[in-house]
Amino acid sequence: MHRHSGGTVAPLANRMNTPHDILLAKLRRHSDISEADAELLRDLPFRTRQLDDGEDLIRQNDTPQFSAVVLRGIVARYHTLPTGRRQYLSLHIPGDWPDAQSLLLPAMDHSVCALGPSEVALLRHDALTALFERAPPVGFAIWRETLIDAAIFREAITNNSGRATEARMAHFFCEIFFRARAAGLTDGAAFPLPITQDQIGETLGMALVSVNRTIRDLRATGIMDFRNRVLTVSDPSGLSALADFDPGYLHLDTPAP
Amino acid sequence: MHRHSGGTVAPLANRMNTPHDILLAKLRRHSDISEADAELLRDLPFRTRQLDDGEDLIRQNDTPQFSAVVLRGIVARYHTLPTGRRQYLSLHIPGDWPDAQSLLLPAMDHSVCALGPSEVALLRHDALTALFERAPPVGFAIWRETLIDAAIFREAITNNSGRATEARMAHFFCEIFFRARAAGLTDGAAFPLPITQDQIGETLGMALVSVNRTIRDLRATGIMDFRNRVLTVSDPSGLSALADFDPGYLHLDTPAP
DNA sequence: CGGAATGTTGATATGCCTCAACTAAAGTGG
DNA sequence: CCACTTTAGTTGAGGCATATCAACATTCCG
Repeated sequence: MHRHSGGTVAPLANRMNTPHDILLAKLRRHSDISEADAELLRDLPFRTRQLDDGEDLIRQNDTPQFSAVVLRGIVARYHTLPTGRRQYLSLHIPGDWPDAQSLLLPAMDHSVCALGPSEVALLRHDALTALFERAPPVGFAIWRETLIDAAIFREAITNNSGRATEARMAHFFCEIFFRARAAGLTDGAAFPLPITQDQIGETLGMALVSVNRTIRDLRATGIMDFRNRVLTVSDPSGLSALADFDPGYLHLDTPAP
Repeated sequence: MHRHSGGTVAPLANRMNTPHDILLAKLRRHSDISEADAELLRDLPFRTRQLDDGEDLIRQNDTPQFSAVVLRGIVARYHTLPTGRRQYLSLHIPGDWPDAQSLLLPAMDHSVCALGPSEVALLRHDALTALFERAPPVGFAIWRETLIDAAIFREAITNNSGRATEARMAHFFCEIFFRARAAGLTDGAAFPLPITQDQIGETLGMALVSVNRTIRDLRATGIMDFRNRVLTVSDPSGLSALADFDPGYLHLDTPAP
């Protein structure tokens, strides 16, 4: 990922691959974490877990003792409806905490699964709670992270309830593209997104056939494409306009208290 | 509200009308707050604000220095779409914090308005931040409050995207009724809910005419009624069944760490 | 008491879902 | 490695739920 060749940079680059530093980089995009607090965070013990495509990380009603940070791939939160149909609630990319809430809410009200092969780091709740006592700014930063999550949920309500199908799908792709780009995960206009059309339907409240036709329509605009599990946004501002997308709710530019 | 006649209880009953104690009662439904921390919370300075029906408390892009606790009436969060149509995101009853998030996210990504005449208490952010440092459990309790908010948003995604109109509306009424009942705000089967059918449509992503017909259908079941701004749920379990409502996401029974 | 806001019902239009058939790609076993 | 199966994607046809349009009733409020 990095093209540094200087020897002195290598240790830092290695560091960037640890769960702590993936997490820290994310938190520091919106919060001011001192180097002293960062060191405390780096002391957190963790273990990693590999997930196969579709594998559940946590299920509704579980009472986990740890929270996960995404390291690789994508995980999704979802509800299960009585018919067996799923409602996907959110997608999470490396650096995200798909279940930070389980720190304070014992029982899961939804499930979390992998989209494509993924990897997460698991952090014990008791270790996190202890960290918050020693380094309150880290606690506030993670609180802030959960609040941004909530803003994304609010936008999903509006998206699925208030926008016509084309704008709705454009908004979905727009959001994940902007988030991925801000996290440095895009390769130019492309972002690997291992989700099926059926799952997009279960995210946006659309039937599979409508998903297929709406993708076809979006493709025809030349603004974006989604095929072979790769999202390509060749005209981000055009897509934003089509989607009525305003990135404010992502709070990417939140100053740091 | 209380039927106590004993003289010694009177001071406590009076206390229950202060913003602090409305808030404290809410937090203590899910979090363990020591009496010492409660006293610190009671020292928070505040001012109250009366809101007319429909009046905005905060608007999108504002950067408030206060957070509000609802004391009386109902306030709603909403997005404004380019067409001018609103998307209501959540309703908040006395004890709720409709904008706790503004503590950590400077810019509002949505607006908050009153449904019917309402009253809120405004708490300065700097005073709250100082309180969290002196009484971390209060901070965690309010964090937990924002996480329950997020769970309610998730359920709204599922409700508006995955349920047919009758179940969707039943779920909406069911949730607000259970929340109001848990807060001791219902009068038997009745709960005053000053929302118009048009606004219900802007909450559930339905057209006004469909709202009207769906209410008519629900009324015909004998399970519930909504008229003259009063919600009546004569058969809560019947309504839950119709709505596919599982109160778990409200985390009303969350134990206290 | 009059005007505006809200609620109610019927008729019509349409966007999306369902059903169905087929293609393409990916994964599996002989 | 190819035959086979499974999964995912694509397109057409038709029906239905819900949006839209229109008219009127009722309630609220100054």
